[in-house]
Amino acid sequence: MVKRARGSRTGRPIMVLLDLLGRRWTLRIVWELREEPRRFRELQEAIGASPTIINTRLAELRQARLVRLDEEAGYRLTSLGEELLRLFLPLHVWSEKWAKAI
Amino acid sequence: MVKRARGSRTGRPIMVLLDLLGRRWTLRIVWELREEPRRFRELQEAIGASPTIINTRLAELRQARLVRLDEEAGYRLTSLGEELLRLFLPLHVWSEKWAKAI
DNA sequence: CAAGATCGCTACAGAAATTGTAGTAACGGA
DNA sequence: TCCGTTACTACAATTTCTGTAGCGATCTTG
Repeated sequence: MVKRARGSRTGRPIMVLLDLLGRRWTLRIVWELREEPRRFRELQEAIGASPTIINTRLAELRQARLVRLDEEAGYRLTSLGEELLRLFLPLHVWSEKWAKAI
Repeated sequence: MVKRARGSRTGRPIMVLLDLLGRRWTLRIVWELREEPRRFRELQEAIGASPTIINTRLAELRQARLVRLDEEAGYRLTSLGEELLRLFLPLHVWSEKWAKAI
């Protein structure tokens, strides 16, 4: 079982998930892994956050079984992670529409 | 146009959106507004965060035209906000599956 | 009219999270 | 041996968030 998330007092899965995804850089990391595996330093450079926090978030994502480290290729989404990503992919198209509206 | 988001250096809509949604409590606030409008203090109590940060996030969400204040009823999603929420609703079901897997 | 309740919201000090920079240990190849 | 690459850690400075208290406006109740 995953560690009780910091903002989630109920333990209900949706709350745990929203808490995990609502931490800074978490969504962004998942997004960066959408197409191909990335090395730690590639992620760091692409995202522009400190290695400390990248590593912390990767650890959380690994514990949540959404990301794993493939020593050959780098960090990559697990099958669970890919399922989650598929739910998020429509955001890409929608964000364009949203950007025009604001 | 929305203020350049803190973690988004590119300005690409998807990055701006991911940055906005990736701030602590933002996703959770949208989630709490999924069914009906909520008063400021209702939100605060339901979420369990400080009024300072609730207010900051609400201001960001209002600026992004995802949330608005209806003086009669409280904070509610705009039509854009409802579109965004519809993209997120499958998370609820998926989170149950995910919780079983970890 | 006065007192109380409720509304959104702000002030502020202490605590926690994040940054930015530097560096470590392990491994592989020249 | 030396160099490059890997993931990752240490740590002080900075930024963000919390927890509590309270403000000013508005509405209701006595």
